[in-house]
Amino acid sequence: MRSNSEPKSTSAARGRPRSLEARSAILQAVHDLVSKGGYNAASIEAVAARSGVAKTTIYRWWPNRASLVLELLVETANAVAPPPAGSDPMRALRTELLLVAEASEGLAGHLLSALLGEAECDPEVRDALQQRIFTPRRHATAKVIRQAQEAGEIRKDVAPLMAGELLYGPLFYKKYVRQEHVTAAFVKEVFKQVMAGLRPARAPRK
Amino acid sequence: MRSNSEPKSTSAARGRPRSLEARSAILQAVHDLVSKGGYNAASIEAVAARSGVAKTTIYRWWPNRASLVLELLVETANAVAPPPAGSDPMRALRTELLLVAEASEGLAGHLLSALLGEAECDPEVRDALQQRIFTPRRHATAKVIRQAQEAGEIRKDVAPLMAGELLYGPLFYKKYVRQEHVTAAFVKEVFKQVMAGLRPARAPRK
Amino acid sequence: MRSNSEPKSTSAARGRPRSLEARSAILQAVHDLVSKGGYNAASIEAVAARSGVAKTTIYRWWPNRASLVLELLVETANAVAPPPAGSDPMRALRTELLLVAEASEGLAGHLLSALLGEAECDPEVRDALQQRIFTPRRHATAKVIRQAQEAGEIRKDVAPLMAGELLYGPLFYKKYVRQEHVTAAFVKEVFKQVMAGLRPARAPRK
Amino acid sequence: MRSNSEPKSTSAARGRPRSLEARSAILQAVHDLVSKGGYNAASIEAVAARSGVAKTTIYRWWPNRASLVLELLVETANAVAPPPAGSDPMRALRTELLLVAEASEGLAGHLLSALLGEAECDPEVRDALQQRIFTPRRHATAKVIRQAQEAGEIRKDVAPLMAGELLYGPLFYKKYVRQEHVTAAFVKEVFKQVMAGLRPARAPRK
DNA sequence: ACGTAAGCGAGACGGTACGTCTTGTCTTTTG
DNA sequence: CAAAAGACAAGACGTACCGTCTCGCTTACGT
Repeated sequence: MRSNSEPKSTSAARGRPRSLEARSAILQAVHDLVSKGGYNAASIEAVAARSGVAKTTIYRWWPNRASLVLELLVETANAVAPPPAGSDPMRALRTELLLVAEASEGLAGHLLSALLGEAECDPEVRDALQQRIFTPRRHATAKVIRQAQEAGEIRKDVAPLMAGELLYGPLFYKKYVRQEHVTAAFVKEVFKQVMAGLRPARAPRK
Repeated sequence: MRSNSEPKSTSAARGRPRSLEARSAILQAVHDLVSKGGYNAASIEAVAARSGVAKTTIYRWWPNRASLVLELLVETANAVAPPPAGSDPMRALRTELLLVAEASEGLAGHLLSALLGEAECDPEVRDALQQRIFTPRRHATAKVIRQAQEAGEIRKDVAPLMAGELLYGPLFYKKYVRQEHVTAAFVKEVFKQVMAGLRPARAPRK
Repeated sequence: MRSNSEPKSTSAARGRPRSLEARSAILQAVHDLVSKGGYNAASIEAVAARSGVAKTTIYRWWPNRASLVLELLVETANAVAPPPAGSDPMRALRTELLLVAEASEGLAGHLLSALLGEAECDPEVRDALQQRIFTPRRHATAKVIRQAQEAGEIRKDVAPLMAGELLYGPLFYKKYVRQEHVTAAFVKEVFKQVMAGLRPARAPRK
Repeated sequence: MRSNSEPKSTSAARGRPRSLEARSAILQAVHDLVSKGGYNAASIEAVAARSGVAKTTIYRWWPNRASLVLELLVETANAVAPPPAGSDPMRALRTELLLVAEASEGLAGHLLSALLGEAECDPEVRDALQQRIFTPRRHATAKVIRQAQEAGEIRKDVAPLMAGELLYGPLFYKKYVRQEHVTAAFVKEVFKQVMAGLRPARAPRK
């Protein structure tokens, strides 16, 4: 799946330059259509019609609908739930979990949900999702978990990535597999129970 | 979404009776097509062609492709991973988790994956999945967890359904959201780590 | 095409006798449906639904829609424009022509129009129309024309059937080919002009 | 009903221009299918298959089967029986009548016959037939009749259009209503008898 | 009176064609 | 050379009827 954001590497692009208005009109149209009528409403045809852009222009830059939606998802996700950061790793983990849950209830949730369907059929979509969404975030999370381990807040005999699975699994399972709504209360309870298992033995906190 | 398996409750069905051969030919065709070419290959048109059944007959009994696939999924799931049972609740939980993981790598996994995509767009599919797949299994699991609590193997301050989320979340997250392969080793590790957190404080590790 | 009206020639029909209510309910339904929505509205399915009769019962007695409509047409035509009769042949011819024109503007016209379309594709329909509608009426007309010839009102060097063509041609051409409305004035003018040509030379009437 | 032949009036059509090969392949396919299997054989589906053109392309240019067949009819009719012309009006009329009769026995006859059935149900078809076939030809004939009246060959107290009805009625009645074959002998006899009535009283038979 | 033969309702079935929709490609002119 | 416009091939969609079939129930005649 192409990444469409990079500027041309060639020195001095010839001919008519790419229209940036077209690009943003397209992404805006995808946004609107998905918001209004779900993923299916955002057919390439409909996107072209709503954005006032020719179908060919869309196909010139994105190979299919999924990569188009993916681009919107990446932008949205980074805006709405940036990777965790901060001096207190446990707090950062909890905040991140809550932010992801919140984002899942919004447009980003819709987009991701829809892409999962496509990914099932199209391995390119699956790989792109992995590389652009899951892998970076999982590693960011693992880094924070490692910090928590250094600080003695999490047992060192759990692989950081595995700890991430335990933390995020229940949230994603409920939201994207069972497709139920996810509340802050649910996420907090998950965090509490998982951390109860990850904290070093004989060192009960609070 | 209709359930198509129950016999008529009325006393003496009038008219020509439903053809059972047609029904099983259809489900078989769905099975074959999904196995060979994925969910998209199982268009109603293709199912009709392969099964030698008229399209109208399919539409008579299933309102859309999703409910057709769902029916196959329910049958497959029950065959391949029946609800947990046995005298040793911990063993039953572990076995069930492994069975579900195994089933996820087979046809049932494909079917469920595909249905998740449809569910995103069609609330009827979502509800049907809940009622026919998730809810029964989650409650069966919760029941076993309650037995484990009675036996003192799991803390009593964790809601059984919540414990189920912790156990199954990582599996489903990896398989159906990230769409990675799931190994027995992964499932065993998840089971071990989650149970470490769920075991009562006084009970030293075995 | 079967004629469905005759009683069985065998002495005493065995089994349940044909339901006369069913027959008339069917014809009535055809009548209503054609009146309301044209020939296409009178699908076998619709006729069955409206008349409360099973499709099989219709197919038991009529091989197809056309023969069903034809039966209604024959009944209607004979009721609405019986063959010409009377002592004054010229008057009888004129009256008959006017009656046929009038009937053409009603249900019978619709039915015939529709059957012409079917006849184009189905030779059985064409033959049935010939035998049950056109041939009897053309010969009845020819007979009257022959009377007029005896009475010296029409030249004897014109074949009676040919004279019939000249008389009825313009009417049918306008009504069933061009599908325009036909007025009494038009018919009268046709009659006048055709008779002007058919009257014996040097014997102007009126 | 659209007329599909005219070029765009605007200066320089945008977008990909209409494929003329597609157009003629379609009409050719209609021709072949109707010739071989009658009007019913020329389903849109079959036309698409035989012409190697997509169904959508057909529907882009013709709203339904009837208008497609009509287009072929117009082309065929003009090729096979052009409007009457010549210095001798009586001769032109006779020739035209014979030509029309001859054309009626060929493909044009089939096409027209079939369209009459559609016209019964669809007023658009009826109007299109009127405007594209009947009206122009009837007026062309009326013009020649007027010439004959000027030349003293036909009485002036008969409206030219009415004279046309008398001439063509018997032919169309026999061919398109009764659906019998029409021979040159029949047409000649009709011409003779009708003209006998239309010739001025003073003009003795030739 | 009773069996048996047909008529009848209901409705499932294998088909065909419909007209619409979307996909992704192509061929033009315009900027 | 990009973009807009829009024609094109392909193919699935869900619907409408077709004409056939298999049921179980009804009606009347023949023993």
